[in-house]
Amino acid sequence: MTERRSGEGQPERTLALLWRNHRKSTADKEPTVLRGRGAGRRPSLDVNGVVAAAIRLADTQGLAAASMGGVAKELDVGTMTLYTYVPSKEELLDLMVDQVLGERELPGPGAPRPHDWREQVEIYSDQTRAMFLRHPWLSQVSTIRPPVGPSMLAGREYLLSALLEIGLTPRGTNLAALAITTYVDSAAGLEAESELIEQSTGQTNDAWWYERNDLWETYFDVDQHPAMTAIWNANGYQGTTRDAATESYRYGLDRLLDGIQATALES
Amino acid sequence: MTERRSGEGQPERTLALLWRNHRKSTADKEPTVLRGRGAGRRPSLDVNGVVAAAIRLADTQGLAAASMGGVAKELDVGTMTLYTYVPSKEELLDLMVDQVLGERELPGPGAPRPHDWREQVEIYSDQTRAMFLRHPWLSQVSTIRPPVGPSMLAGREYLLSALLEIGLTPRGTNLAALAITTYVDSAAGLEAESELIEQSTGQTNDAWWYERNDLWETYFDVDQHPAMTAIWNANGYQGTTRDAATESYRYGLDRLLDGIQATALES
DNA sequence: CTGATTTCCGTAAGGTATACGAGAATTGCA
DNA sequence: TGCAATTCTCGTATACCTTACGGAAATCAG
Repeated sequence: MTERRSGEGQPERTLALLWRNHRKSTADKEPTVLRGRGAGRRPSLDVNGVVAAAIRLADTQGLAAASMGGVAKELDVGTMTLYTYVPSKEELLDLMVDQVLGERELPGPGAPRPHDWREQVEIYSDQTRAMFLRHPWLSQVSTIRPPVGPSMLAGREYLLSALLEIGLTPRGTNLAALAITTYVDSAAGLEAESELIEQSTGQTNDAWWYERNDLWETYFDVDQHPAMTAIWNANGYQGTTRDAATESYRYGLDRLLDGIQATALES
Repeated sequence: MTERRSGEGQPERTLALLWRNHRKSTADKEPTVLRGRGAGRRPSLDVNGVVAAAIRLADTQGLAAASMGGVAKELDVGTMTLYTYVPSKEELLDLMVDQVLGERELPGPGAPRPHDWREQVEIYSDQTRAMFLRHPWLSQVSTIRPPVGPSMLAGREYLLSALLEIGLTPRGTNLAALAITTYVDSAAGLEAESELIEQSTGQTNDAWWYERNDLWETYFDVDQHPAMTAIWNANGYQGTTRDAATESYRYGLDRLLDGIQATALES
């Protein structure tokens, strides 16, 4: 299931956390409400440390291990201490996600990059896929209302900049970018989830299917499934589940890019 | 987040439940271990009733409401009574999923269907999308290790049968089907999740973005995001979030099918 | 040394799944 | 009729989760 982050209380506070208060260099009328100044007990932690600990736990022991109690224990403080640094579990998740989104090495505006737009998209795909495999718990986090942080914006900017040069309409460029992120994020997420389940259950997907051999012997009716049977008999299901996932990922992405390229050539 | 169903104990029992013991008409050596016969207290419920109640709760009050306690209360029995009918929450989820997968009206083998394979795929897409919108909690359930039930198999059979006729290799047909289900299931799931969040939070996605207006004023640096800025200035983001989702869904599916069609024409 | 300020965190409330075992209901056989 | 075998029912207990509340501890300015 996908972890839901339902209603964040104060958008301003969440934004300030995500951007670590790096406001753009305008007037700066606000006295920069940062911690540390003036009176009061010294903090023993900081936001980055809390986020890093939570990511470490999620990476090594699964997202469930990154509970408030778990993170607190990892940092050797009381559970409630975390709430000094982070308003709630939801915001902590947002911070974790934007943090790992930032691990992708995507050329910024002006930085050198391949000439071919498809190669540029491939960088996005490779980096995103690697990110998911490093942090498989990402596949369990809903991104409908994503963390509106610097790294999430940088990712969208990069993909859009790659698509701009193929000369679609502005709206078309946006649609193409949405289609690509939908496919890449979902397919990479599925791959990551697959490995995650193999590790957390200690059972490969192939072994899982083998355990259900009963299906074919006892329940599967060949007459009701001629297409599956035909493909099976023609060895269409050859190879391991894992290889199929990798191959299918590339296949789908290439076909999607083919289709986008074709609409660009028409105009 | 995505609900995880980690390790089901006995595959045989789960299969028997999913298929409601409708084994294919072979020898039938087993004395058909169905309930109801012989001595013992009469059951007050049945599996279908439990599954139906769980789906009803999830539809109306979210997946979290379909807890064991919640379903039991809905049926006016003690929580532990449910475990007579279903081995665990995991299996109940499997049963819920296969049940709603079966709501899709997909022509079976031999049944009349459109001539054009793309129209056939469109039926799959429309029916699946409608299913997700009727049961948005589906987007929270992981399908890496899906319920191996009749309705899940029927869906895969239908899609494969539609793709068979375009004359790809067996392996290519399988890859194309995987790519399509990945895209359709994910994109439809995202749409459904979007509506689910709008309903459960009582806040439209547009309102959610508006609440984060601070982003553009305080943090967003135009120089770092020239592509986004260009598309914004050219009205590339016009329309509501919801319209964009629907339009993007169609756009991505059409481009993917374009790409698949092109590889078929080559050979 | 005092008062203001900030961090730290124990406790408690209300949620989840499910192992265990006792008790109730029903049938068939002696 | 009595009784054993069988099956369903479900209260209790355990071990987690998030977080509201409020008081104690630490630190600085004056």
